[in-house]
Amino acid sequence: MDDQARIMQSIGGVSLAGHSVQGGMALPPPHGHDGTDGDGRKQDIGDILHQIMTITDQSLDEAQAKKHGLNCHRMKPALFSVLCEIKEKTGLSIRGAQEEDPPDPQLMRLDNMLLAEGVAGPEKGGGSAAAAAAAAASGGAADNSIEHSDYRAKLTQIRQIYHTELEKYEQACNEFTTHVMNLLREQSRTRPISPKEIERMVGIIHRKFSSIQMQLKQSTCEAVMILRSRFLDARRKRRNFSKQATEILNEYFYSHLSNPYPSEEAKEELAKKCSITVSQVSNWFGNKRIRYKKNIGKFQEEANLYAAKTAVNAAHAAAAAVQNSQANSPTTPNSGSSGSFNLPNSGDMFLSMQSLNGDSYQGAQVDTLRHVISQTAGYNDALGGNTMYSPHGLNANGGWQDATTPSSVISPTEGPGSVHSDTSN
DNA sequence: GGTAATGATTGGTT
DNA sequence: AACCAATCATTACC
Repeated sequence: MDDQARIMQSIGGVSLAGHSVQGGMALPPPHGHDGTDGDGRKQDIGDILHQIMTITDQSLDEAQAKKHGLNCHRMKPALFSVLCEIKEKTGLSIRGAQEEDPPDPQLMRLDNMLLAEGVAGPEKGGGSAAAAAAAAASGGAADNSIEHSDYRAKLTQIRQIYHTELEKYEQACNEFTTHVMNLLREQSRTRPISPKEIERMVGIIHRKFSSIQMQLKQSTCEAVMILRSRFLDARRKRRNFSKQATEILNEYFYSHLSNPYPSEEAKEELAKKCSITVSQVSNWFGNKRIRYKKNIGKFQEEANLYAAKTAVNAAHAAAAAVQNSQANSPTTPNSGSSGSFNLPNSGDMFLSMQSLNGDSYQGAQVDTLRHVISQTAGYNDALGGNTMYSPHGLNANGGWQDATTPSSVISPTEGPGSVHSDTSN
């Protein structure tokens, strides 16, 4: 308001609103007139300004016609320079206010999230990567493929809506920008508008549109979050592992009872065999260890079952090995087997098992064979919730010790190293 | 419907 | 990071 008042003042008391022309004239005479024709010039300026000020009230056609007239008016260059001067004075206050604002952190966050979720960014890579990560986290390869594809479909839907809307906004923004730029360029003929100012205007328009875009991004993020939380909730719905998978895991567990901690490689192997994830294998072993330790009696039957199972497998493998070795080197049937659990002679095997500690045997069959040994000894007490029973591999603190004791059922009265009479079997 | 079994999660420890 | 222990939440079975 004050600026406007000053402008009025500086153009020499020409009242634009009231159309009256009073007082002195500040404009330099464009054509070297000496001032005798002052009233006429005043009239001219007043007329021009009036036309400019009322141009917005006119129809487009009318304005267009008048625009041309104004452009050709003899007083135009003078008025233009005055406007430049005024602008120079008032422009200072604008310059300070307009700064290059830093990227909005919230917008950056939204952008990053959309990128990470695969909504923004490249079509295939982002989307499937996020979906795959979610699937990996959910832990199902085949089991939740339905949920997985459902998730992906919904994500694609969100993605499509997002891109369509974004495109619309961008198009509208570009159209509007072009329109404003043309308008300003056109106006720059009658009033001083620098390219920088046009740029600034474009910036303002873009900021306005980007704030609209931010709303779109925000609601898209919300949609993705809702979808994701639903998907994760679905993930929590556990499904029991297949019987086959449980068997594989149990076989490993009971055949490594003295140290049931599969290495990373072993976990991966098991995960592959069972069609589950490595973390599921870890979970399973964590649960199994704790539950086994808590109630060994309850698991004894299962332990014996798997021990026998694995032992049978081991025996078959051993028999096959014997046959093989005999066929290959009939003169040295026991060559190279000494000290290994994979002895061809069962009697030797049992004797060796009893005399050596578990760490000497790295094979999967060790604990299993020990089970068989104890089983054949006819020890059945463990099934009756034997609290005196000290589990093999478990130390006094409840942790698994380093396989220094046999992992099968041992009579409380017998030491770990004691030789059962079952070796006859 | 009640309960045991079981996979997943969480908080703490090493 | 791996593990333990407690717990939650769901599934399977009676």
